[in-house]
Amino acid sequence: MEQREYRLSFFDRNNYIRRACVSCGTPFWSKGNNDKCADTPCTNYYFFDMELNTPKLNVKQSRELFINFFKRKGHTYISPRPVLARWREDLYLTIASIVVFQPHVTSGLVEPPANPLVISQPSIRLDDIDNVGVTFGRHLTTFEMAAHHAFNYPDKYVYWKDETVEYAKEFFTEEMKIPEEMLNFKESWWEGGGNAGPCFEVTVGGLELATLVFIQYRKNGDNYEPLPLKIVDTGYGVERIAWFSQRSPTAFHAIYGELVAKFFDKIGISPPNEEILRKASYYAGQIDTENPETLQRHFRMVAESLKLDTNQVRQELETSSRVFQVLDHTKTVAMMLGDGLVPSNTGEGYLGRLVIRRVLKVLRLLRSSVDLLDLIKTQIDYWKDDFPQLSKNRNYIIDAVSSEVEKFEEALSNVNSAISLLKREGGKSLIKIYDSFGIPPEILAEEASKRGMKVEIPRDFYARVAKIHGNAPLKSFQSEKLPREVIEDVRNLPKTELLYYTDPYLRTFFGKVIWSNGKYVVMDRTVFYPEGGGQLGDQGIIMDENNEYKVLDTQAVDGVVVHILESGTIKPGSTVKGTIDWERRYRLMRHHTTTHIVLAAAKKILGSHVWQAGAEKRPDKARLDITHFRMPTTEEIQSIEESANKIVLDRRDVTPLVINKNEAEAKYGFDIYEGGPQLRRDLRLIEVRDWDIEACGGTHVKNTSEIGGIKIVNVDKIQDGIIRLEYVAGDIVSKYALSLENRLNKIATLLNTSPSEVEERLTSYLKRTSENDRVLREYRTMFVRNLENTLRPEIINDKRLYIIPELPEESILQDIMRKITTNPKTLVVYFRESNNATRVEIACSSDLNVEAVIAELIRKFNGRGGGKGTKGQVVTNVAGKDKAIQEIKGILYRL
RNA sequence: GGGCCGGUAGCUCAGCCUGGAAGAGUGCUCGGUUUGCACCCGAGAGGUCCCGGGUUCAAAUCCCGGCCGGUCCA
Repeated sequence: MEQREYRLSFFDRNNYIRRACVSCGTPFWSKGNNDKCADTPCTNYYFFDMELNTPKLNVKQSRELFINFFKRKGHTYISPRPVLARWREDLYLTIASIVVFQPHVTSGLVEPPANPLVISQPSIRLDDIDNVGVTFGRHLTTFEMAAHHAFNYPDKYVYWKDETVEYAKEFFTEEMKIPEEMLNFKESWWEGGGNAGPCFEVTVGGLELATLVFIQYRKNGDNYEPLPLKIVDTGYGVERIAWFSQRSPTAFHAIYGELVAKFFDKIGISPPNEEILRKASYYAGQIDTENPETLQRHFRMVAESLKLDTNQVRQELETSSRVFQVLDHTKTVAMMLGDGLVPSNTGEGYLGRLVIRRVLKVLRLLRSSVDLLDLIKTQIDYWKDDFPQLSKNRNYIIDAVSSEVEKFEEALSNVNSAISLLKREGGKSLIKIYDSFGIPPEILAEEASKRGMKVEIPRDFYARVAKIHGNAPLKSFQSEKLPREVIEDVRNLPKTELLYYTDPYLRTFFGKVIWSNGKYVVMDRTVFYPEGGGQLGDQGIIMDENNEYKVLDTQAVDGVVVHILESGTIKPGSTVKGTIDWERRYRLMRHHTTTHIVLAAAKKILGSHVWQAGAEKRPDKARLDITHFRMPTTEEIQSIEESANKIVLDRRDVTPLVINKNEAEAKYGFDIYEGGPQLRRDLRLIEVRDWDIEACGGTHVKNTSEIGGIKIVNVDKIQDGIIRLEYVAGDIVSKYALSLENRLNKIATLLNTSPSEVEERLTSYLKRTSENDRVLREYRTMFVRNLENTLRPEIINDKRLYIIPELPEESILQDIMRKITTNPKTLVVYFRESNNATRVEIACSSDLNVEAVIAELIRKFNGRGGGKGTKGQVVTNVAGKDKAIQEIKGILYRL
C-alpha cells in the first residue's frame, strides 16, 4: 500500500525514523536504533531482559489502567458484550472489539453508543486452538481486547491516525513506563468483514502489544473504495500487557496467577522448573506451529542454553504446555457457557463441545484423574469479579459440563470397536474413526499401544480432517416466498402504511392499489400482517367495486406488504376494502404473545442459557425451539406451563414500544434479540409487564388475559441441544381437549367399553392376549411334534423324501424342515401354489447337496430359483405340484 | 447447513463386503451341582433384523427414500 498512509506528522514531529526490518523487510517506525521490527520471529522475546520501571499488573489492573487512561482522554466507557455474537448474522463468537459494532454501526445505520469510546471486550478465537500452550502464551483461545474506537463521519470528525498513535505512545510510555525508544510501529495492512485499511502493530521487546487499525476502505473484489465512515479500530492485548509488565515465565503465569500452581497440583503434575519455562518463552517466538521441525529446534535451544538434556527438557515442556492448555481451555469453556452457550453437535454449540473435548483429551493424555468440574469451578471462582455472569450461571455451567463429560466418556466406550476397525483397515482409518466415533487419534494410539499396536499419527492430522470437510456455511438465511421478479419490482415502492401497528385489533380498511402483478397486489396501506417473526401472514378478502378476492397469504419486502390473491388481479389505482380473517389472526396473536410468555417461563425454570432457536406461530398451534442441554423432565414442563398460565391469569399488560437500538440494549440487555438480530436504528419491543421484553414485529394481544389459557401439547428433542415445545392457546385449548376426548371415545368404542373403563378393559385385553400367545405357542409345538411323528417318508434309492402338507401358518415351516433334516439322507419339500406358479421350498440333510436338485428342476421346468448348501427354492409356471414331485423322485433315484 | 458412522434378542454386539434356514456373550426362566452363596453343568423362553419402496426365484445383507441416534467440520 501507499507509503503516505503511514507517514504521519506525529512521526515527523517526534523524530521517528522509518526503517525496514533487516530480517523480514517490513517497514517500521521508531525512535531507537533497532534494525529489526521487534516482532517474532525476527527477534526473541527480549522484553525479559529489559530494565523497566513498569509496575507489575495482573489482568484486572491492566484492563483498568487502559480504561482509565482513555477515560481521562475523553472516551466513554462501554460495557463489554457476551462472547457469543448473537447480534451478528455471520459470526458465532465475539472475536474482537470491533465485532461489537458490526454491522449496524460500521455500516452507518446506527450511531455508536458513544464516540469516542473505550471498551475491554472478552473475545474467543478457536483458529489457533492447537497452538495454545505450545507457544507458552503467544496463542490463547480466550483473551480480552482492550480498545478505543472513534467513528469519523463526513460531518463529524473525531480523531484519526496521528492522535491514535500518540495515544499509544502516551499510554505505553507514561502509564506503562516503557522508554519511548523501545516502541516500534510496524506498518501493516488489515482486512476483515469486507473492510480494509492500514494499521500499525506496536511491538516492544519482541512482543506485539497492540494493533492500531484505520478502517477506511470497502473491499470490492480487487478494488478498494474509500468509506465515508472512517473508523479507528484499536486492539490492545490485556493479557499481553499483564505478561509484559510482570515478565513472568509464561503468559499463563501472568494471566492465571495462583491458578497455575493450583492447576499443576490438582492435575497431579509437579510444577516445572521456572528457568526452563522462562527460556522456553524467550525462544517461543521462533516456534512456527505449522512446522514441527521448529518445535524440536526450540527444545534443543532451551536445553543447550541451560546445558540440560534435550529429552528431559522436551518432556518437561510438553507436559507443562498441556497444563497451560487446560488452564486456557477451562476459562474459555466457563466464558462460553457463562454467556449461555449450550453444547451440541452443530452451530455455536459445537464450538463449546470442541473445547470441552479438547480439555478432556489433554487431561487423559496427562493421565490425570482430576475432575474437570473441579477445574471449571476453580476458574469460576477466580474470574467471578471480572465476569459476574460466571457466578450467576454457575449451576448451569456445572450441569452442562458434567453432561458433556458423560457424553465424551460414552464416545470413548467405543474404543474397542474402533481398534478392531483400526486392525482391519490400518492407520488410514484414524480419520474415519475420529470423524464417526469422535475418538481423538492421540487417545486411540495410546489404547492401541496398550494392546501392542503401534499407530502413527500424521502431524497434519487435524488439518487433513478439516480439509476433507471443506468449509461449512455460517448461520443460515431464510428463503423468500415470493417470485424474484416480484421482489425486485416491489422493493422500490414506497413503504406500506402498517395499520396493524396503529391498532392490532383493526379488521377492515380502505386502501388504494399502487402496484399489482397478477395475483400479487400492493396497496398504500393495509391491516394484513405479512409473515414475519415466525408469525404466518394474514388471510382475508379484498373487494373492489365489482369483485371480491380471496387473500391466501401476505408477505413483505423491505417494508412493502404484498398480498397474494387466490386468483384474479386488481388494477393499480383502484380503491379497495380489505378485511382480514379475524378469527385466524386473533389466534395468531394469542399464539404469538403466548410464545413470548412461554420463552420467559422456560428461561426462569430451566436457566438463563435458554435461548430461542426458532419459532413458528400458526393459527392452530405454535412451537418454540429452545436451547437446552437435555430433555426437560415432566415436572419442568409442567412448571413452565403453570407459570405461563399464571401470567395469563394475572392479566398483564402487553405493550409495544419503539426505542433507539443503543438505548434498548443498554436498558434491557441482549436478551431482546431472542428472535434474531435486528438491523435497524429503532427497535420495536414487546413488553409483557414484569415478565418478558424482546424485539418483535408481530401482532400481540393487549393483555395476557385475552390468551385465556395455555397448554403445552408436545415436547421433542429435535437435535442435540435443542428442545422443541409445542403448545396451543385460547379456544384451541378446548379444541385440543375435544380431540383428545374423541380419540378416547374411539378407543373406548374399539374396546367395547366406556371411556371411564378403558384402562381396566385394556389391561384385561393385554392379559388375555399374552395368555393366548402362550397357548398358541404350545399348540404350535404340539403340531410340529405331531407332524414330525406322523409324517412318513417315501424311500427312494436309500434316500428319504418328505412332502409337507399345506400348513395353517408358514412360520412353523422352518421349524419342521429343520427338525426333519437332522436325519441323514433326507430331502424335504413344501409346495405353495398360486396363480399358475408353483413354488417349491427344498431343504436337505447336510450329507446331501440341494443345488443339484434345484439345477435339474430349473432345467426341466424352465424354472427360476437357486440355493446354497442345504436350502433353496424353485418357482415354475410350467409344472404343478404333482409333476414336480414325480421329477424330484426321479432326480433322487438317479442321485 | 454439509460429510461420515450406526439402528439385529431386555442389554452389549457379530453376521452385511461376496444375497440362500437369524447368531454369540450377558441377563431372564427351569433343572442339576452345592449346607448356603458365588462358580460350574444342562435345558428353555426371548426377534417388526428402524420404517417405506425397489431389484431378485430369494433381502438383515444390494439400490432408492425416510425416521432416529452418534460424530466431525467453521
